[in-house]
Amino acid sequence: MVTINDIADKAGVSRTTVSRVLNESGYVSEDARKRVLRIIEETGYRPSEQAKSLRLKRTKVIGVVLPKLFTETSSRMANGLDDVFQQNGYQMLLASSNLDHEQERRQLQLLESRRVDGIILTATNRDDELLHTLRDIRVPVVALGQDLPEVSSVYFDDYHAAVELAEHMVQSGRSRIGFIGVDESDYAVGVLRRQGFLDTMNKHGLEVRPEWMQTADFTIECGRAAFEQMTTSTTELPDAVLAVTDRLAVGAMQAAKEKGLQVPQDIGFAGIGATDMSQYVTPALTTVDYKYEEAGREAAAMLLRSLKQPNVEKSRMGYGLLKRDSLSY
Amino acid sequence: MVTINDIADKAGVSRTTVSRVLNESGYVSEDARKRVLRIIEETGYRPSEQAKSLRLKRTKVIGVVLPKLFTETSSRMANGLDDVFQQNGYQMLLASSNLDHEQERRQLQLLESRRVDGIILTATNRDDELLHTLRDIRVPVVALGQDLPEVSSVYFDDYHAAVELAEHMVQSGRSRIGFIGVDESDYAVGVLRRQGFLDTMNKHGLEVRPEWMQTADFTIECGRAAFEQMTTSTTELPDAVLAVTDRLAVGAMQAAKEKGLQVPQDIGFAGIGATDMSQYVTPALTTVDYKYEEAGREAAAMLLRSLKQPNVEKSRMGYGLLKRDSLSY
DNA sequence: CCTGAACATGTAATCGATTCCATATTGTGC
DNA sequence: GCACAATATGGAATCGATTACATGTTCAGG
Repeated sequence: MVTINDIADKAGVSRTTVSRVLNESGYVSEDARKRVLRIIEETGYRPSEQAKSLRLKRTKVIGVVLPKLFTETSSRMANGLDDVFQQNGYQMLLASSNLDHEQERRQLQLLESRRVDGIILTATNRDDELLHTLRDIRVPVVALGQDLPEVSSVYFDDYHAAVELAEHMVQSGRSRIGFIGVDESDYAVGVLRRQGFLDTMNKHGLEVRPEWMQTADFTIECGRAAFEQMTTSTTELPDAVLAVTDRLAVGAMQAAKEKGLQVPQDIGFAGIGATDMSQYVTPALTTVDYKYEEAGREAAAMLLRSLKQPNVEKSRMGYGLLKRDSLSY
Repeated sequence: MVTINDIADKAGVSRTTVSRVLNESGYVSEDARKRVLRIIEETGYRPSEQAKSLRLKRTKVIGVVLPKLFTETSSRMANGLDDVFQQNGYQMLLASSNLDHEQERRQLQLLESRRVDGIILTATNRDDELLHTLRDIRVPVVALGQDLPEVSSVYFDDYHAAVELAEHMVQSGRSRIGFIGVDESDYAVGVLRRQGFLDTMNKHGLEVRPEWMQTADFTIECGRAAFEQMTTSTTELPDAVLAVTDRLAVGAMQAAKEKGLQVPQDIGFAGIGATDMSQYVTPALTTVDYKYEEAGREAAAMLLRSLKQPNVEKSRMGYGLLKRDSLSY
């Protein structure tokens, strides 16, 4: 690989001069500049960001921790991140935690040892261990999708989104509402959304049968399975199901249709996330639009700010309820 | 940030000894090792991969160029890549070209200056300029999704996939078949798939009306628009549409349904890619399963091989036809 | 008691850039 | 013709690691 020294030798100058040409700093004679540029062109020399980073103590790289590399949710947030980072000359180094808490921490440490300038953390939990690791890390971090204490965070209004969605279901005349949630180690999705749902049911004095409360993973298949569970043991079927993600809702709805149920007449469905798919299943899925790209952009901007000036910011993103045919008719 | 020198000082040894402890190489007394480890623990010291890379001339980072950061296709391939890279201690540095050919080349050069150990290129074109840039780059490259001359490539059998799909449509009794393709600068998707379609139509002596050949971008919305185009100017409607991606097919099918057409009775649809969505639209979309994750894993493995031993390999992935309700009944 | 192997540790060069400082040359004003 | 500023260039330290080589100590065997 060609180095600055090779260029210096071939151009008959010192590497100091080559550096000056590269950075357009200090005095360089027109003659020397021309020679240097010509050699650079000829050799296809590219300065090592490696070496530069070591010297300048900044890498222009941002570490991005994602739970399961690419779900549609992660992807959309990543797109938002990239918009802003690219514009500011930063590149993204990926680290996927594969939903493993232990690995999540190891990935953070790995990013630290790579001396990334900052980290975007799409956390799936808020264990003490994670928070502890975060405190030890001497790199600015912005959490995305979860509100982590004492860490800059861009997050969603999960509680109120669930409330509003449940409220809408009740207003549409549903009363026997089932729920498909996820494990509560994921605070945003597992706890807050469930709480919003339960509080709303409570408020309206609606019964929530234990067999109507299901817990699943994030896959479509699990949504289907959860619905089966919900409907085997009992004679009375729910007349609506709120799932905490669109994928779960789609799986459940599919299962219902295969059972011969009419959607939305016999049973209604709603999800959260406004995935692409939600719009094109039949009937179109009622859901909550979370503006993931925007959240990504906001998180990126927030991180860039805290690179200049360390601080802790919080930003809660808005959302929009998308009323579609899976619920009302 | 704590450095190896700080550790050496505090432990009362030279940095050579610290390095020996870290890498478990050479002789270190039990006493010294204990002291060093204790200090490392206390300070939370993390060796700089930065500095290590400079010295060892390897970064353990792979550059990944994606067209539009995250479409489902890219995501699935990226997941496959990550599987293998993570297992081998490599991290992925992202670069998105935003479908801009000029930027695609700049991103490659940027990755080179970061001294990534290798590059996975998800190209969208095979311009001479791109090939030329590729030749100049002194980093092993594996192309993913396109077969680039003189470059190791993992690609799909786009031509035969299109042929088999078109063949299946004809066998299902369709004869007035429309086509929604993309720009031909994308050789795999734009040229090969179209060619497969046209050759098959030709073989069966079926007419292909100009207004039934549409070109679109990669969005669902464009699929819808293309279908509108296809059906406005003419009195006779096609009885089936082959779209080069599932998203285009979904958009077109949606437009047809809104027009009051019965799918698949009045008109059939087929796409390519086996996206999640294809299975859950109604009727389920006939498509070709491209095994993107596997392609990603294969590309990653291929790159790792060529890191050890420079070479040019080619690997064409298989595919599977998924016959679903959008076409036959 | 001497010798050589095994053990223990440190010095200094190196990777590829930037940058402070010193030095040399040229030009300008008086 | 001289002083001083502006211009041009290079030497060497630095960033944080690894590693070849040198040096010193300990211990066993003859």
